[in-house]
Amino acid sequence: MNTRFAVAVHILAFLGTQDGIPASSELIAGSVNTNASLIRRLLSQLTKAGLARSQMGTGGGALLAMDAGKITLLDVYRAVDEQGDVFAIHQDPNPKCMVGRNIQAVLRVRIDEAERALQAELARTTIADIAADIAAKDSISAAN
Amino acid sequence: MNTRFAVAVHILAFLGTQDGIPASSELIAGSVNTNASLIRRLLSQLTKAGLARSQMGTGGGALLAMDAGKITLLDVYRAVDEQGDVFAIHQDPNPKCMVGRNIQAVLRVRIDEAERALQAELARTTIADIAADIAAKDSISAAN
DNA sequence: CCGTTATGTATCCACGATAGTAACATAGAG
DNA sequence: CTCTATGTTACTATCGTGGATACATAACGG
Repeated sequence: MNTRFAVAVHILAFLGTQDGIPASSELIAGSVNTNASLIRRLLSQLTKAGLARSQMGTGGGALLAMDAGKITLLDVYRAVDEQGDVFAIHQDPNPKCMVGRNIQAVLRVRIDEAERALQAELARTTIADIAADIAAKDSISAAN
Repeated sequence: MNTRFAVAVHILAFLGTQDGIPASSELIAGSVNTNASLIRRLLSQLTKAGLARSQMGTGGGALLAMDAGKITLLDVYRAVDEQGDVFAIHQDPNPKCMVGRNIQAVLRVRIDEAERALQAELARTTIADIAADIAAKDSISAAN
C-alpha cells in the first residue's frame, strides 16, 4: 500500500504540463509536497523504464521520454512497483496436508488472473488522459 | 503485500475439505504452518463477514457458514483486507499547482476502475473451485 | 576554467504495519 | 467440575515506506 505509483503518475502528469521545459526535482517536489530526493529516486526508476529522461546542469531537469499518450498507467506501475504483486502468498504451508502442499500453486494461478485484470485496466489509461482529466477538472472548479 | 488474504483462502479451503467436521485453530494452524492465534484472528474476521462459524467447547472448531460454492474470493478479500485498496494516493499535494490540486480526484477514478476489475476477477472464483483445483493437482502429483 | 545548478545515489532515521507469541476470560461438552 | 477450544488483548521483532541529509558527478554560463 505504498504511494509510489500515485506519486510517479503525479510526476509524469506534471512533466506532461511542462511543454518540454525541464522540471527540476525541487519544482516537482513542490507540487507533490514531498522531498526532492524522493522525487529523484522515483525519476531514476522512471528513467530506467524509459518513461522519463533528464538533463543535468543549469536549466536542467526531468522530461517525458516519449509522448504522454504513449505512456500507460501500466507502464508506470511496472516501473515503480518492483515485484508487481498485489497479493502475497504465505510461505511454508504444511506439505503433509493436501491443502498445504497445493495451496500455493493453486492460489498463484488465481492471483495472477486477478493481477492481469488489474493490469489490463491500468493499460487503458495514459498520462495524456490523466493530464486531460486534470485540466478539465481544473477548469470546472475555476468556473465556480 | 500482506498474506492475510492467502491464509484466509487456505483456511476456508481447508474447512471445505473437512466434510462438516469442525476444525480447531490448532489443526488449521498446522496446515498453514503458523500460529493458532493468528488463525483465530482471521477466523474472527471471516465469521463477522458470515463466511465461517465456530463451535466452542470440546470437539468444537470452525466450519464454513455456507456452501463452498457460494463463497467467492472477493468475499474473502473484503472480509480480511479492511481498507481494500491496492493503491494508496499521496496526501497533501500542493493546491497552488494545477496538477497538485486535481491529481487526487483524477487518480481516484482510475484507481477505482482498476480495483473494480481486480474484484470482478476475484468474484469469478469460489472456495469450491479452489478446493477442486487442490484435489486435482494433488491427484496428479500422487500419480507421479 | 571556475562556480553554479541539478542529478543520481547512498546512508540514516522515525513511523507504522505485519505477523509471531503468550496470556486469559468465556463458553460448551462430557 | 474439568477439559477443550474460542475470542480477544497485549507485547514484540522485523520490515517497508517515506522523510532527511550528504556528496560525487555532470552540464551550463560567465
